[in-house]
Amino acid sequence: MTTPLAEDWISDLAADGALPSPVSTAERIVDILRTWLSDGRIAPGSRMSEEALSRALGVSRNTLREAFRLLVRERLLVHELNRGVFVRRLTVDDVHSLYRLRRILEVSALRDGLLLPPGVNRLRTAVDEGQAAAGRQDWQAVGTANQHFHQAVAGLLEDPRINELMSQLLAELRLAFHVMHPLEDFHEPYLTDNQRVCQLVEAGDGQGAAEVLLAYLTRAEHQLADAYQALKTDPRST
Amino acid sequence: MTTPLAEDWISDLAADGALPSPVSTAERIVDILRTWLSDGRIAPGSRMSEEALSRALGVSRNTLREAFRLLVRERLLVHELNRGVFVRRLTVDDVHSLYRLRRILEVSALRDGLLLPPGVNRLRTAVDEGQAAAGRQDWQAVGTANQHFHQAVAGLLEDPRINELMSQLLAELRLAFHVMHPLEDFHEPYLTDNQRVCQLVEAGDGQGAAEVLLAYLTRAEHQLADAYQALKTDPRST
DNA sequence: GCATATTTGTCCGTATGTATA
DNA sequence: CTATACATACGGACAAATATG
Repeated sequence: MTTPLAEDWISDLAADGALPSPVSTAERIVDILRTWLSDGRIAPGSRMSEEALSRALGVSRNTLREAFRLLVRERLLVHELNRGVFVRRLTVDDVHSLYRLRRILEVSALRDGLLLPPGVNRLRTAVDEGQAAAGRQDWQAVGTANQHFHQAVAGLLEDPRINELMSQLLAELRLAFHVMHPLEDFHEPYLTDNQRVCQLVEAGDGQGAAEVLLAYLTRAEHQLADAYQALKTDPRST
Repeated sequence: MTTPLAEDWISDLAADGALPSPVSTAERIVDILRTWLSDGRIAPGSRMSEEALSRALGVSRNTLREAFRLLVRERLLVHELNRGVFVRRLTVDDVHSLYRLRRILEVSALRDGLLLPPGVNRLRTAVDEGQAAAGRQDWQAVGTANQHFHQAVAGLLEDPRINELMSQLLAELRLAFHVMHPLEDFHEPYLTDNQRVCQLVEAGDGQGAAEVLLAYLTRAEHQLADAYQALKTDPRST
């Protein structure tokens, strides 16, 4: 508080919604790596070399290893003793498991969550975001909006723990999506389902919305699992 | 496969259910610390001094820090930048959040899980374990059996991810239970509820079991949250 | 199957910054 | 305000395991 301008950048940061909250180097590395994984910039199965990455990121091996441990518990990386860490490679069973948990969480949210302004607005925003992206034929953005939609569904429970669980779950699923980016229009058919679910929620019909979503998720699960299964019998899968 | 006895110790280990799988030092430290926390040997809010613990455990500070990172993501420890790591102290909101997730998972398991031999047997075993412990007036063991019961309920979904989520959730809840060990007979009234749920499951009535369990969990949530709240207004809570 | 190079696992020492008595 | 204790982060070392030719 020595400079008179201190207040200014404090409020600037506060306006961003994020408090100053300096973070550890390991946490910063986690953010970077999580983004890379989220964007599909590192393929599942890739080796995360300590030497190469620590040099590329400009941190010590020790610090990088701490970041690895955090991401291992987030299930984005796997650790093989004396072999190092690798980008997690989802099995078909993993895909089914992730969808099972999604169904449980999202259906519960629609049945038991508060179908009122704070949460319902987030739903509507995500639906509009998806339709706008579809209008621009931006399928990448359609996919992102779709994730926002499902995050918003879980968000109806207004529970930070469940929000985090949901976003972790979606991050894991992205490990499967990127493997199959040949089908970029994968999310497109779900736009109308999202719209329908949102309308039912706005009408206060959580039970009806839950039924639509349940059928929707089951369909998506099989579509993804089948395509994913097909990749495994594909010569390219090392 | 050089020795003719190879098959023997492979099957011996397989009989144990655990493959050889040597683990890293950090993972071993995690196991130790998790046990200590599970047993309530370190009170929530305690400082986990790097210097003291690394010396006590006979590992380097680097290795200990890796173990800390793993436990932070398991939500058993919290990391405060430049202040170190501390045993997580649950808030009353945390307790509500944990019970909300329990209700979602356990109720879903009873409604959608397979009410058949592999899973149902685990349920019955846990119920019997609890009643035997109550017969010996061993309330500690009653509590343990109760956790096994709920783990078995979630286990009806036969999903490893959900099993892990459930056991992590119960580990977190223990952080609250130990704070209130004045009420050692806390779990006792639930023995009959567990029995009732188990009977309904054995009769194939998942819906009925879910309803009993829902009421049960809601009651337990309020009882724990109230007692926990009371502790915060207590002078002892630092 | 073997010898070699590479990489991980783990430890130590230390300089710097931050919090607190 | 100072002093002390502690966490942060780095770099180097070496054994052990693994990958490579």
